[in-house]
Amino acid sequence: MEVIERKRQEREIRRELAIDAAMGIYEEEGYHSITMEKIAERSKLSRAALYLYFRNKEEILISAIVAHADYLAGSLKELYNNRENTKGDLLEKLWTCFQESYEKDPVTFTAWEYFHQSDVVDSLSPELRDILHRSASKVVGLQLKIVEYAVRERMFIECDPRVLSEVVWSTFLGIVYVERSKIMLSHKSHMISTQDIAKRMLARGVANLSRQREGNTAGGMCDDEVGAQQNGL
Amino acid sequence: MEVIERKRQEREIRRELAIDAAMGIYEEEGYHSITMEKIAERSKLSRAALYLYFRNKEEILISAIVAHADYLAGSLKELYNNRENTKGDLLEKLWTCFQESYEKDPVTFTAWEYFHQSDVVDSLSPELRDILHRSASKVVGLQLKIVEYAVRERMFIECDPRVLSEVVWSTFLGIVYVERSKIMLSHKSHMISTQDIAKRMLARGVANLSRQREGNTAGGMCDDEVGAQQNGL
Amino acid sequence: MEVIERKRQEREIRRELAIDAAMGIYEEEGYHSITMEKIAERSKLSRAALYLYFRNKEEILISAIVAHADYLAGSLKELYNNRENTKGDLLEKLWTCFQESYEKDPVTFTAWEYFHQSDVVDSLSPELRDILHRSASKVVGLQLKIVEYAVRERMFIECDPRVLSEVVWSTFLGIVYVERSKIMLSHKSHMISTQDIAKRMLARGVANLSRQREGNTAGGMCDDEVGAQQNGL
Amino acid sequence: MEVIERKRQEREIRRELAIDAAMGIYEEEGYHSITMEKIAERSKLSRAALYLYFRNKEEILISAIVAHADYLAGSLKELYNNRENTKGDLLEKLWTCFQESYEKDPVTFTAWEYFHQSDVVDSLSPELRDILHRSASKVVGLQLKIVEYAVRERMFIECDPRVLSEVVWSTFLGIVYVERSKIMLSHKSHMISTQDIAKRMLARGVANLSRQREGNTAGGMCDDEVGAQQNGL
DNA sequence: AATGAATGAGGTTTCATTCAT
DNA sequence: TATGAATGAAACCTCATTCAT
Repeated sequence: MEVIERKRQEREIRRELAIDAAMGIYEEEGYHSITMEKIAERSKLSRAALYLYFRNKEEILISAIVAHADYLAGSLKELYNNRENTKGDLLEKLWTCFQESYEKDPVTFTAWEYFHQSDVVDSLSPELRDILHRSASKVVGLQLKIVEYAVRERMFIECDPRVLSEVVWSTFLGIVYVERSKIMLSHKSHMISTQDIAKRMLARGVANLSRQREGNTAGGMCDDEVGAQQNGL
Repeated sequence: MEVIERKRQEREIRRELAIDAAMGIYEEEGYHSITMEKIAERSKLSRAALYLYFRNKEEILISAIVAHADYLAGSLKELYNNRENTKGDLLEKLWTCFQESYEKDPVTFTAWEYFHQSDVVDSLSPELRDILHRSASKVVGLQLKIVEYAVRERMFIECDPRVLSEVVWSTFLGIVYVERSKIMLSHKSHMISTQDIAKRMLARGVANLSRQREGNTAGGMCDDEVGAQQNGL
Repeated sequence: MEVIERKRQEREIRRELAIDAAMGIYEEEGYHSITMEKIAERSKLSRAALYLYFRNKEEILISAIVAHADYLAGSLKELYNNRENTKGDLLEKLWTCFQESYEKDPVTFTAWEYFHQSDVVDSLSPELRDILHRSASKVVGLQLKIVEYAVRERMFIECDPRVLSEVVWSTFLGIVYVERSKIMLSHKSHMISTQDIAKRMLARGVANLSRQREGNTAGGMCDDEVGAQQNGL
Repeated sequence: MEVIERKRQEREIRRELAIDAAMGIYEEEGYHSITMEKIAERSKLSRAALYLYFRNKEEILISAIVAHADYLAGSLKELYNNRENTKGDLLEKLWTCFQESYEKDPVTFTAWEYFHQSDVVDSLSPELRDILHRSASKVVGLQLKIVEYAVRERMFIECDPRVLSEVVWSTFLGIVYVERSKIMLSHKSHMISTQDIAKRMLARGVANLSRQREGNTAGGMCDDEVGAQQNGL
């Protein structure tokens, strides 16, 4: 019995070895330089052995990405569970989830972003695509629930939560994207300040001031405007 | 004399034939499915003929992207030149430039985005990389000048224009990106509404309210405007 | 343990298979007809398999050539080590080394000659070029040491050994070259007799007669000998 | 009438333009870098125009080579016609013919050598091959006649003139060959001294000493001379 | 379980030559 | 006569994946 368990663990360790290798190559040489040969070399496994742990080259990458997405999903879940305790700073908290997920493993985060955009998704087996799909849905779903809550509780302005959560997420991804492409083109970068400004923009745009006026001074928006907008959306 | 001119035009036409073919493939099958063979087949040119018009496979793609970027740069330039006449709706106008550039040729726009993120940039010849670099710089530079103007004129909040313009651009790209990845994962999409919300968020975040309060109707959202937008959505 | 050794041997065998195939094609169809496809076909390996044993097409050819050069170097080394025992017939012995190296594998010998003359050398990777360079230097260096010895011992006339050894080597190569071009032009050939005469010419040219006249009968040509030879031809 | 003649001359000029271009490329970039495109560019003719003056790419090269061979043949012819006047220094004169032919246009000389050795000859049309053959035969034939004369007149040792003339020619070619391969391998070269030594070797080897001893001081090497040379080198 | 060996399919690029104008 | 344009044929190389041991 224990033997089986130990074997399973070893297997899991070797899977991660391969995944880490793949991400390392992604970081250093870019997506299309990831070859089974290099993964094998870097993970000190043989090329053939990789096929014992993964059906495909893609499965390796998907595994990394799904793990990363699950981590973010975990944070979001926790945030959602504690939603009652986070008074008005829900956007701040949400953004922090994103940022932490990025900072925990920037390489995999950008790989994730790249992967979704890339045509590799097309060539995925239905099964793998489903895995990817489900993992993405989990993240998106949790974001949505959080935003829905914030809208319902009138922390955020009144508008379609689906769209609103997408805007927040898009903004974060956009910043990470621009950051990365600046690196690609060898610019210097200053992401942190960009993120701060972006968050501030969003905070001012998202905050439901009328409620805040009922005691909370956060947010950037003067009265008239906000009132008008509440109706508008 | 006329003969030469006609030849030059024919040449240009065939270049565009190839570029269109490449973008068509990009749209239908994704970036890494673009092969010279397919471009040739689709553009009804021979594989070898493509090398008469382009030195490289990459040059085809770069050509498409640079042309697209130049189009956007043109719009931005025009906006900047008319900056005096656009009272308070500079963000609106800026965003419209982006949106039009996207809508003019969504495929090339996403190709552009993809290309910058992708590691293909790394494998570019110095010359091509320089072309790409310059074209990107032009766009970014114009954005910056516009935002600088808006900050100077106190239309936008007082903060580093470099960062601010990046936030706006990132937000737009983020939305296009999310849009695209939704398509990839076979969701249905509703980008227009997402864009509108995003724009509104930004408007509220970016607008210099203190100035607006002074009686100026410029800035993102005064009442009238809001009314108009309510119908829009 | 034995398994590894066996594998290594098999690998070596397959390398030679490829090399032989390449040389066979060189013989029958000429240098620029050597293609990976043909090598693969002839050696019953797959085209891709060739890249398991050689990094390049050129590496295959270089391997053949270097091996051949090393063989000649071996003979020269041996001759040099036994230099004390070879009284006066050092030129004879030297020439024999050349001739044996040629006869052992005429095809590779001419390939060697061709390769050095050809511009292919220019397009070689620095690494391969270095290998070639070193192997050529070994042969030239040994020739030089032998000739130096002969000059020092006054077997050969007193002159710059560097130049002298080059003359001998050039003469041999020239004969092989002419031989080959006769074949190319479909003449019949009679190299052996050409070689004999050439050797005799050299012997008379190289021999230090003043020393011979002092009573030493070694060396190529004293007068009597010349008389005998006149009949021989 | 004159028009036709002028046209013919223009044609001839353009042929030489192309030939020179081809040889220039050969010199600077090596044989296999010669492409029709480059020849066209260098000769300021259009690629298609080349086919008006030459049937083939090979014909261009052959033309250069044949012209060069004809020049050598001319020298040899002259030498043969004046054979009576050149007392004992026939070898010297012969060698000078070779050397002049080399020095007149080293590039074409080595191209010639290369060409004969190369497999390109195989792929020649029968007609072109015949042209090449005939031009080579002319040179070889004249060499032979000269050597035959020298042997008959007992200037050279008594041996098969066919072989003897081949030895001389081979030696010269060998030296040029070694010279060239040294350049290829980026050594420094000192061909002139090599040639001198080689010529001297041959002189001593070829000279009919028995005759010389009979009072004739012509020829390469009498004893005194040998003594002198020992110091000189 | 693990791996060295093998390969088929596919991609980019080059170039001599032809053809319509 | 002269040429810009077009192309078929071929060459080299890479890589994900399978298989025998």
